[in-house]
Amino acid sequence: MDPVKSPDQVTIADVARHAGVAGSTVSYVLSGKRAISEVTRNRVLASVRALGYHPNAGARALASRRANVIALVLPLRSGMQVPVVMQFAMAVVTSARRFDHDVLLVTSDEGPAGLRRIAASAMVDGIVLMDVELDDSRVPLLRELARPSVLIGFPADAAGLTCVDLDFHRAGQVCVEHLAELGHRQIALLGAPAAVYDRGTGFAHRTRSGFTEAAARHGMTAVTRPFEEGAAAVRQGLIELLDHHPDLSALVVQNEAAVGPVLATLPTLGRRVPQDVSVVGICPDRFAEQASPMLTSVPVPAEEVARQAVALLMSKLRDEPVPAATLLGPRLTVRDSTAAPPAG
Amino acid sequence: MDPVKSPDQVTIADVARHAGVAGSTVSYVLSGKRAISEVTRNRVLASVRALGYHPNAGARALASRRANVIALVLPLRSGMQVPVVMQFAMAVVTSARRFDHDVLLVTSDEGPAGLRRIAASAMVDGIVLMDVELDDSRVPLLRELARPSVLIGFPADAAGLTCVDLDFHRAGQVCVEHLAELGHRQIALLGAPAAVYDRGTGFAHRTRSGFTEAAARHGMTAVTRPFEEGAAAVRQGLIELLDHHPDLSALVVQNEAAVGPVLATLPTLGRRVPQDVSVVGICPDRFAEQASPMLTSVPVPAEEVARQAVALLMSKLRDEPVPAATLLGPRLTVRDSTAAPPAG
DNA sequence: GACGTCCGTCGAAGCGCTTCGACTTGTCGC
DNA sequence: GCGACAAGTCGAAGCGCTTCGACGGACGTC
Repeated sequence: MDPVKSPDQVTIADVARHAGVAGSTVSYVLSGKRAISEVTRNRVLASVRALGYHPNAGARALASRRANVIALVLPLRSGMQVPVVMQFAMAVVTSARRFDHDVLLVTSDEGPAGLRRIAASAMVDGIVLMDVELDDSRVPLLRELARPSVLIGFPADAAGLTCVDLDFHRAGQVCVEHLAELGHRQIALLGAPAAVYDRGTGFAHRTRSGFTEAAARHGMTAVTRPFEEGAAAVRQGLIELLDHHPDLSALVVQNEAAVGPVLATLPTLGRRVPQDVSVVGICPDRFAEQASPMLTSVPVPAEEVARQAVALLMSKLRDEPVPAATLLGPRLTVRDSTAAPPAG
Repeated sequence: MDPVKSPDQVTIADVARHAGVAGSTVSYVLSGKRAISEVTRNRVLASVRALGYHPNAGARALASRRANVIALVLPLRSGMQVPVVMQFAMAVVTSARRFDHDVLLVTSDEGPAGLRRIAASAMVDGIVLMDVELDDSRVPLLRELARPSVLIGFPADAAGLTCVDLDFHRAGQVCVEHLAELGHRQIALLGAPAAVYDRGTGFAHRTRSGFTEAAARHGMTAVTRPFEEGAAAVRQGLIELLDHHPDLSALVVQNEAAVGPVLATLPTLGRRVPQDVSVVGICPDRFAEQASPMLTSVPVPAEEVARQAVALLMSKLRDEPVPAATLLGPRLTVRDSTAAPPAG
């Protein structure tokens, strides 16, 4: 047991000396890029442990031209969807670690310049972009960036990009189909806040189109409207909606923040759930399970999406071909908030 | 306009050549660590822009022994508090960028080994640790790590550490004082889920102690109990609580997820807010404003806490002395959910 | 007018790692 | 028993940057 050379950091040279081999040999043991004899490998690994060696990330990045870091770009405007975004972020980190990568958290508030900086400085090998809008200013940049990237969500023009997302169009359909089977004929979609549609956020538009199309196919009467967040706004919206469409027997809610208020308000308007009106949510399972009654829902499988995104990015980093679009099939979980429409 | 040398990356040598100076001069222009004449500086900066130069992060880190990156360590168990955690994270990123630092997102699921790896590999210069528990296994590690760190939250033994947080003890007091002024005598604290107390999470315990102490000081009758999340659980909890303590005229709710259900449930139990019972929330302003009625609340100033944490860390990186504890004063915003108790 | 003093700039030496020949053995085929 | 070849290891050359000491010239001083 020598006293450690530098108090600051154990280098590969220290390990080499301790194990009685060349520095390059240590490197090859650690990377596995050349054959090393069993005995040497073990000796080296023992020294690594004995000295508590961790390769210097900067030096490694410089020499190998790989930082082993990916960027996760989040929207700064964190308005809605916060828990889902969080779930994504955590899952991206966990997935990346499985591939021995770390995650640099980047917000969009620096704008394209921020992305450019991160990419050009070789801080990261690849980029995962969240909360993509239909017409996203960061997207053209991505194409010219010369670093592989994966988008969570679909922009209007996805040519040349790799995108992953829940199939929201299908999700809209699935909700309608479930209600159709139960016998509902008059349904409504309570969507995201108007601002989200205006912003051209893909999932909101795609859910609506799936919803509308499936309703038409089943000969149902369907209305859709944006819904603001907040208990008071939800109550007001519901009153107006039921006033204009008193025969509605089912609602699809795509707005996490509105789920609770909707369920709380309906009974006060004389509509029991599910006897008088059925409710389907497009929201995380946690919300659905905590609601009362427990909500029939289509969750956004954040973890699965994140895992896929990271896996795709890793493939691209290895120059393997990947599919341009990955759409995850929605699963609808039936709980206590949906039933057949009232007899009348 | 030369054609760019390497398609891959513009180096400092390219800039130097383009500007007709030495590489070191470019470096000094960019870092400002030595005097450079106005004319040279401008020529260099022009070349930097013309070539679109961005320093290679790895090389810079290697040579300067500063990565210009800080680690943000989040709990993996993201159970409650998700929006607040998210707010913290975003604010940490934004604040760090002001100091020209980036943020590496780390989860606790690798355990101490993960922290050790990050620190030893010199990937980050410092660490911000969130969601600290009273007896946190990562804390002892932090002391031996030789990288500066700042905690958001307080462990039981904070010796030798730098901690920032809302003064939850005071927050509990402030809520009580507001209710005392209105004339309430019988109050209750609806706390975090039992698991959070069991885990020894500091803010929950400290709020409770502040609440209890202030109530005693004002001669009020005070009960406290953990509250689970979920609409049904809240309803059940409220029913039991009001059953045992029918004279309660005010509630303090420290559980974001319970705020909505509490407000929705009380009227169904024949208690109007605020005429029959007042409610104070300890929750983000967004929740309070979206509630109906709008909630008198003490927000957790996530952005301010994050900003402080980053600023403290930057001071430590510059070897400046910093206070061991930074407690932010709570502000109570009066809205529509509190009033004098009913006359009877 | 000779001498210290700055100011502004340069060249070179690393930072700790990966990677590319090249070299030394041992092994096999015939 | 000799060439061919593979397996295992080493040394050295960078990767792109920062930083230190040195150096030339402009300036002020006595």
